[in-house]
Amino acid sequence: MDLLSGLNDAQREAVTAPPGPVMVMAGPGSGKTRVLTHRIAYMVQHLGARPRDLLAVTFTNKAAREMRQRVDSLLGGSGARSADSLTLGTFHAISARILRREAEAVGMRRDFVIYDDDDQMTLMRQVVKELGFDPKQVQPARVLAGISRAKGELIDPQDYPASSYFEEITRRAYLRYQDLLRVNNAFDFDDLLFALVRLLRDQPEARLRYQSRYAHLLVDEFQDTNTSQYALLRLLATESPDLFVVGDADQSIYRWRGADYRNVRRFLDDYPQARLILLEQNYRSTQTILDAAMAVIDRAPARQKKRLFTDRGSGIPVRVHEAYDETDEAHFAVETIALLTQRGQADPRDVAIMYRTNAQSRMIEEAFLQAGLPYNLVGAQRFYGRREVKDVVAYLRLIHNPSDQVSLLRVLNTPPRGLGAKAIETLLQTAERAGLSTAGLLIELGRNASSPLSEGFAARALGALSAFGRMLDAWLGRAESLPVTTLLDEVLAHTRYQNYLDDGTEEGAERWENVLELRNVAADFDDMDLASFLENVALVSDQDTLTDAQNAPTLLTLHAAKGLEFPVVMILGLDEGLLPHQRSFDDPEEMAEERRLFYVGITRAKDQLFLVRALRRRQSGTAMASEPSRFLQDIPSDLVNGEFGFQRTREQSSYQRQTRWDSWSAPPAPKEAVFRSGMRVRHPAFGEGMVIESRLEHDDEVVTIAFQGAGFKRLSVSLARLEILEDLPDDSA
DNA sequence: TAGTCTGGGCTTTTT
DNA sequence: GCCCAGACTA
Repeated sequence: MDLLSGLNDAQREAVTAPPGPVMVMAGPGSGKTRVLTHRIAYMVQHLGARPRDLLAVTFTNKAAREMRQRVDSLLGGSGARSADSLTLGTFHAISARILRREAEAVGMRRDFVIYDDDDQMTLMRQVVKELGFDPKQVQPARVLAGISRAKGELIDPQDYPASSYFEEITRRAYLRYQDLLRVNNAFDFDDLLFALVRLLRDQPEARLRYQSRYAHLLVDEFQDTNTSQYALLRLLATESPDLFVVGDADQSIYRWRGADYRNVRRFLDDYPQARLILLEQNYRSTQTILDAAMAVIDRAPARQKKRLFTDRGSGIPVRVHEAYDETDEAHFAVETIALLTQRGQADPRDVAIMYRTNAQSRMIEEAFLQAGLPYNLVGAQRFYGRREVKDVVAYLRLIHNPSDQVSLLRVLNTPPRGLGAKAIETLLQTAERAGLSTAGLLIELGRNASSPLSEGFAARALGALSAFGRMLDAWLGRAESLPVTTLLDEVLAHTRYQNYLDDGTEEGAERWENVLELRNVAADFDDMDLASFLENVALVSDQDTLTDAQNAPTLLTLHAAKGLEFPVVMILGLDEGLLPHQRSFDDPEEMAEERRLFYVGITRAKDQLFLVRALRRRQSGTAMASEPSRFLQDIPSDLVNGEFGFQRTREQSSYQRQTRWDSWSAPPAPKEAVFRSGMRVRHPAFGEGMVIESRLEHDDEVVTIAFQGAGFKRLSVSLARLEILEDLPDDSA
């Protein structure tokens, strides 16, 4: 039974528990993923379950991928025994897949699209205006927040409680918004769950079908489920369910998204016979780090005390540092990492820098750029939120689902085709009067520009519209038969999209790079269909973008850090107002969540933990003195080694210097010059140039270069990333 | 109609 | 300090 060897008693108990409701309460680093994967393998190998009978839910797509790989290697099987047939994914991804099959049953077409925040905003802005409100008075984001909360609680628009004026507006907006989603054949994130709950709740036949389809249910990060997700589980579970959930109430950090750690309590009430298993031994962190973590979390009100222990030894103290301001803070982080690396105490990729808000990453990125050092940034928004990426995706979504008016309006005049507000308004009105969809009307105009429907359009607009219609018509005819990349290439070619982006600036070139990157992603879907590609694009999360492609530190928010571990963790911004965040000050529940967030951050660290704050911090432009985070006081001083409480001035601060390192370990001093006059070289910023002179100075080689665009520069070879383009033969002089 | 300007708003975390 | 939307101008 080598599947069970290497597991401790509690882990083994969880893995081998007889089918039935089981709740595993797993502290950080206690081998929770290990338990889940082994549980799956155990069921297949020893309890006669087929992988296809299992439904396993994870919190991110990345976690799902990793889990599938690990199960795969545990099973080592093929065919019916392989992990391929396992249903494994996030609640949203699994729901989307099922809804694709059941689209008709929930009143949608199977080519539906999934709207992200941006799309939702576009639609809601339209709704607010339609209802006669000023988007400045009635903020679409606030209305959407209310609707999202309602959907998470499974409240229909008709039942939306309207006890205030704003709620009454929200109720009306909710009704109209749902109509529009339906017309556009689109789901938003919350709808994916709600629609499936409705299906299973209202259609007993479907419920029975899926209950028997998925005989065994497993859920990771259970503490972060919300009402609709829990309802989904209850609906999928039979009278005597095999329901295995793993979670840690102390790591519940998504309350704001409707997650309710009280689902843990609810589970135990709903399944009083449930077996409860505690995993307390930690295999990740030193005892010092665990003690600091427990000191922080023990102050949380109303919580079940847990003990965390390790046999890893106490390790080195937590280091606390107080910087002058946020720039200083960022430089401290970068230089500390460079020093650790040079001393051989850590590899750059071993280090994570964590922070409360995404806005903080900017400073840190700049510090890295100034030092000439690479970093990995976790954040899907960075890529999928980009305008050019969204444009291209919108074209594909429109082709997939011509009813999708949000996408249609996005691309109709992108690149500019001379279509303004007037033409678009006429288009929408004509379509409505003729009882056609907007896309339908465009295609009609494309086929027959002198159609009776063309009256009312300015001649120039009509030309542009019918050209667009023909283009769309052609794509629609071929979409199904083409691989995604081919279709994408056609879209780019027909719209002359590169031409549009390429304005000669560096930014334009970068935007085009992003489009090509999207094409790379699409290439992975060439043997699948457009729907799979679009679904994947819609459901990626920040954490899914984490790559360790380059050997560099990782920058990420504390939320994105959940489920990860790093040998060295630096948490920045430990100031009142940031962590805990200002918005949590007047709500004890939210304050408790900030505390748990800090706890999650601390417990990511295996060996070394740095806690950093700044004396002054800029908030919306103006610098203000800031107070140390209240959480810092909770950490016993005997665990800490640091320089706290110094009142430092900018001059005294040692991390203002803007050293360029350029590589993580300092290169050995050069003994002889590498560059010779006459050599052609390229510099990342200055472009191409020719070496005029080179000589050795202070353990470094200093070259003078005449750049074609930037003139003469004196550069230090160890700092400037110079690339030799052309060496001269020896006899050329 | 398209590009530029300006004023106002805002800043938590994300499937 | 930054970004966006709407206003304004070419």
